[in-house]
Formats: sequence, C-alpha cells, structure tokens
Amino acid sequence: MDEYNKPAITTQALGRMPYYIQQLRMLRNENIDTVSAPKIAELLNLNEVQVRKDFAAISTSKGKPKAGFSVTELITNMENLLGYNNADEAVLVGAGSLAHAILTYEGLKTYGLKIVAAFDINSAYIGTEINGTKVISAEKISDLCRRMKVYIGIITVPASQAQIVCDQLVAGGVLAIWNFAPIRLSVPDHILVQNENLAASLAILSKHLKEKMKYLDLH
Amino acid sequence: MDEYNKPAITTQALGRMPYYIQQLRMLRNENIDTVSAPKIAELLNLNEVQVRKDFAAISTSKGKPKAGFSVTELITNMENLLGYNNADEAVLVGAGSLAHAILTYEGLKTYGLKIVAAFDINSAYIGTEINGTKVISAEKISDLCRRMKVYIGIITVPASQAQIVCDQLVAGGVLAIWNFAPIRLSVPDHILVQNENLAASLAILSKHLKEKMKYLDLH
DNA sequence: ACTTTATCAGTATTATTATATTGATATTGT
DNA sequence: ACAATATCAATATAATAATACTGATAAAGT
Repeated sequence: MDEYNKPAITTQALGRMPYYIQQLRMLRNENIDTVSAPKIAELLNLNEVQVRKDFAAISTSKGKPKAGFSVTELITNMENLLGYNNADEAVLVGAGSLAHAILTYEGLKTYGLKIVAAFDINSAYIGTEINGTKVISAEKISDLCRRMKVYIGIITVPASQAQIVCDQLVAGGVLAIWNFAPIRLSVPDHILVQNENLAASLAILSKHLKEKMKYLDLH
Repeated sequence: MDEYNKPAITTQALGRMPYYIQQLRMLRNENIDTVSAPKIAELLNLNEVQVRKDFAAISTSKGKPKAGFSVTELITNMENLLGYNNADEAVLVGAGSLAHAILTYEGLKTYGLKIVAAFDINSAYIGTEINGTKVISAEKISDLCRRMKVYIGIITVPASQAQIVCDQLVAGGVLAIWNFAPIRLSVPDHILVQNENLAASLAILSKHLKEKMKYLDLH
C-alpha cells in the first residue's frame, strides 16, 4: 500500500505512461504475457534504460532477466497509478468544438477522469447534451461544484473569459484546473493548473521545422 | 540577420513565447512601451530570471536597467521567431471535433501555421467545408501534399488509423507532424513529430491532484 | 553632482531528466 | 550440469533547464 524505497515517479515518466498502457494493452490482446524494456523501447522509439526505469518506478514486482516484466501486472500498476479504478469527477466550462472533442475522447475514463457536467454562457447550448453530458448555465458553476464536491475543472473558453471562469471554479472549491485557454491563469497558491497550450506546441513544431529547413538548404 | 553569440533558444523557452506575446500585446494595447522582466514574471507567475533570459535569447537589443525592454520590439522579435510573417502551410487529416477545434483556433496564424486542406475517409464529410477549409478524400493525401509542397501534417484521426495516415503524409513529402493521436508514431529519422497527448496531460494532472489530496487528508 | 534604486547581464549553482556503464541473474540451449 | 546470453538493477555520467548570486548601469530623487 505504500511506496517507500521506490524512486518517486517523475512528471516526464508520468507523461509516458499512457503510451506504455496503450502498447501493453496491444500486447495483451496478442496474448503476450511478458515483455522486456528493450522491446517496449523499440516499439515506442524510446531509450531502453528509460523504459526500464519507468517500469521500476511503478511496478509492484521486479523484472526478470531474460524474460522481462509481466504485461498484465504493468497494466494494472499503471491503471492504479492513473486512477483508472476511481476516476475523479470533473466539470468542463465552455461548450465549443474543443469541449466536444474532450467529451468524446475515449482516453478520459482510462486516465482517471469523468466529466459530470458542462457549462456554457450561450443559451443556445444550455439544456442540450454533448455525448451524454448536460450543458448547464455558467452562472451555476460555483454552486454546483461545491454541492457536487467536484475538484477538477476543465476550461475551454476563449482567453478573454478564462480568468473569470477560473475564479468561479476556485470559488466553487475546485483544486485542479486543466486549462486549454492560451493564457496563464492567476490562482491562489494551493490550486494546481495544468496548461494545455496548442500555441506552445505549435511554436515548438514551427521552430524545429525552420531549423530543419535551414539545415536542408545548406546541403 | 544572424544570431551568433546568442544563447540558443531552448524548447522550454519557446513554449513560453506564446504567453509572452499574449501578455505583451495586452500591454501594448494599454500604450505601455517598456516593461521589465520582473513585471512580466509577476503577471505570468514565472521566475524573474527565467523571463529575463528568455527575453535575452530572442531580443535584438538589450534591456535597460531601471526601465526594462521595449514592448513592441519584443513582440516583433517573437513574431519573427515563430514565423508570424511567413506562416507555414499545413494539411490536417481527420475531420472530427478535434479537427474542428484546431481549424477554428485563432492562434494558428499567429504562431506560423496556415491549414490549406483537410482530409477524411468519411464520405459524409468530403466536399464540405470547415471554417473555410475544404475536406478532401484521404486517398489524395500523398498526391496533394507533394503537389502543393506542404511540409507539415496534423493528425487528428483515432489511434488505430494514425500510423497509416502518418505513412501517407511522409510519402507525400511531409517533414513535420503534429500528432494528436495517443500513440507514438514510427517515422524515418528525418521526420519531426510533435505529440500532443491529452492522455499524458491528464495523467499528470490526475497524479498531482492525488498527491495534493493525500497531503490534505493528513492535515 | 551625488546617492539611491530598480533592473540588467553574466556567471554559478542546483534540480531535473536522460543516457551510458557495470556487474549480477534468470532462462535457454548444449 | 555448464556455458552463453538477454535482461535486469544499480550506479555513474551527461544533458537540459531552472534558479540564485554578483557586480554593473541607467534612471530617478535629493
């Protein structure tokens, strides 16, 4: 039940878990029951040692030389880590196409999230359902979060409204915010913000490509 | 025109640029023409030194003690860096709600991307338009990419089809791929892949929250 | 003019993450 | 039973990124 003497899992490793899970499930479907770190590394195009370290960080048992790790056990360990069996409830604010994409995203439950309500200010959306989730007037954010004891909020509204929405979520007792608006939210110290910034990824891709193109020009 | 003796910009710094641009534009709108690194750091909740370093990495001129940096100059430098003035053309594959969200995302042009075509296999979508972009049959991916000399591809199809689509893009001469499918694509060495993995972010958020909750329980 | 002060640039330190190396061990094949 | 081998665990090194520190300097106040 506890994890002393375990190398605490790093943020980066955590980010790789979904890839591992996905790959391990594929192997399980092929009735493969043990797998080595080098094999997974090859499949996912990662470093062998990195994979082994990641496995060591989450696995309840050790890998065996020559054989590797138990596929089902790794899956179970990762699922537990990510909260597969006790998904947190979350609310989503903003009912646009991004919200739609999130609500229909199969990964949600797998990685520990269950969206219990969606909010919007646009009366045209209010009362409708998106993939089984009711859209409710944004006025009720604080009230409903508090009453339902929801601790995670997802923000998909435009940048201009993100801070307002954020404040309402915080007022409603939300502790963690998954923010898709391209701004840095200002929150009290104890609130967790995970920014999902398309602009940032795009910037990185664009810059890398420019470097590559420059390089190609010279040769 | 060249940048010797410049600290090369890091990936992380690059990811912060969109936040800086956004903030700097707000300041410009308020007719503020110089700003200090500590001020920006405070507004964006970042470390003062980090901001100064980031500015130093992209700015064509130096900051002045007591005054700070020129707002407009910083904006110009960042826009150039990110390709604001010569946006790359890209194609998008998969016409679902995520594609919709990307196509209507205002940030695109700002950060150097212009989507010239969208592809899908679903005949119900083919021929329609999303926010002004035509949806074309997925059979034509390779051919069209090559003819239009498009070097960036965006993948928003389900995981099961992502590799196939990826191969078609590569066959069409695409050099950089922005991948929203939750798998690690296998590509030739010279192809750039930027993964945008919702599952990974979610995993990180979920884990952090669990730690926080555990901590709160103990007090 | 002089002093104070906010800010800068440059350098040093620390933290985090990734990768390489070394020796041990379980399985396979002879 | 023994040797060969793939893989592991653990430790060491390297790469990357964040933060702290130190001395210099431009602007503002006295």
